[in-house]
Amino acid sequence: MLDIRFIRENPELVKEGARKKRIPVDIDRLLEVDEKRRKLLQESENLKAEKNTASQEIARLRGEEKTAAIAEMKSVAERIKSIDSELESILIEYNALMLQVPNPPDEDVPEGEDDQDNVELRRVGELPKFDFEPRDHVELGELLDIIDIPRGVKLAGARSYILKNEGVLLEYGILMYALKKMVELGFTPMIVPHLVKDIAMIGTAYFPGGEEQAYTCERDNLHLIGTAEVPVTSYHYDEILDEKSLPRYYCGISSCYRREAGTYGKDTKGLYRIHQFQKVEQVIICKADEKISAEKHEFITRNSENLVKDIGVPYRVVLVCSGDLGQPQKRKYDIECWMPSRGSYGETHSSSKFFDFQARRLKLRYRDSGGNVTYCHTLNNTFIASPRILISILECNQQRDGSVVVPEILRSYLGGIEVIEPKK
RNA sequence: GGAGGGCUAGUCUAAUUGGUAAGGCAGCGGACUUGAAAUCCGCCGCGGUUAAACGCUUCGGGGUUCGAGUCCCCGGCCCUCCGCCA
Repeated sequence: MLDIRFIRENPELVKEGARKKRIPVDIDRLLEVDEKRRKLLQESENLKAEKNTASQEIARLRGEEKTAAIAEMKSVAERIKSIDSELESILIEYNALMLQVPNPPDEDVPEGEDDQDNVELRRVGELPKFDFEPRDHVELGELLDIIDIPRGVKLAGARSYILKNEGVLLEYGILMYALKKMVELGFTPMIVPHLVKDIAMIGTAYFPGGEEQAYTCERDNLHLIGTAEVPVTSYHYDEILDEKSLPRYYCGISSCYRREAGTYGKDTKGLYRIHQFQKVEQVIICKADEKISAEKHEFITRNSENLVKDIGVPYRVVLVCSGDLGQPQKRKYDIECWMPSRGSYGETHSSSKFFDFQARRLKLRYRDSGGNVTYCHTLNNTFIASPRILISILECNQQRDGSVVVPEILRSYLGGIEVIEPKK
């Protein structure tokens, strides 16, 4: 959410940002509604002021004077009621519009339609060369008996899978290694609720708009998280932090659940696009300082790059173009790891900078040394997401016989083995 | 699921049986001091304003009333006990 004052003072800039992001929103209507809102609010508050002083007075009055004053206040109370109900309906529209207004992207974000227009910033690592016909991760998974997709589908439908044997150890190994690194980097690890209330979904800007992508438990009015970003960023919902305690480095580990509605026929093979996966997510809450935000954005991006380097798969970093940005982000980098079966880099990480966009929705503030209350800035980035990263690991490290060399850093989690061998 | 108790600002704790949230502690700023402690003064829920004014705030939402922390209804959460349970 943006500051309404900012929108009022920079309507063209806000409209331009929405245009760049290809997000339709009626700013003129919003300004109109805002004006009505302020007018009604003022009327209402004036009458309430009148009511409050009169009420004090009434307590002191006696007899006829009292009766008269009460009668007069009765009509004031009715006017307040009618103005407030008008205000209420205006607020419904106002709030709905406010939640739609996108965060204008950074100046230097390239303009574009979709991920085709993302700009590559750097490539790291050498692509593997095979002197045999490489297998994809689905084949490898079967051969090694570490991935069972048919039975996952049998139990839970399309986009479901089962990890087995070294597949499980590999996934937990990566997650554990990632957690260990997070702690070393000063992040506070957190295990968070997977089911959250509306406020967390709205606060992190997944709602409104993303309802189709989330699993919802209607009976309990709770939603399964698509990422630990949601509960971790919402951790300090409606709190005022001490400036001295910033920045806060948090990392959440959780399963992630996504309906993947509207993606039928896309990435149907294998573990690339699935309903449930696990992730370690970095979240930073910092002061409202654009420079600090930018630094932290580079920081969390670099952290993930270093982890990918440790794992040893080639990757590239792209600057996401305006049309591929979501509503809340100022700027986003995707890290994409090499996936031989796709013949391309596939997105494994998403590093986002929001400024105070989420913080406003979450009422996440801090008090500075002068006593001023200000909305924080938030950022987040995937640290590692599995099993998607397994696609790269398995496919890049495969050998002629279908065996897969385990990245060195993960071997201790697999009982020290160096190679996962075909089972039969 | 059943029974009972509770929820007031960071925290603790009050509020004429309906009259518009009083205080203590912690914290922040200042004075005094060589420094600190003690003491004294100010600030110390949110919004709003250049600053005021003013509005809002007693778990949330309704209602009664000129006026609700207080009375009524619906819901939430916490604690204790019982039952069930990994």
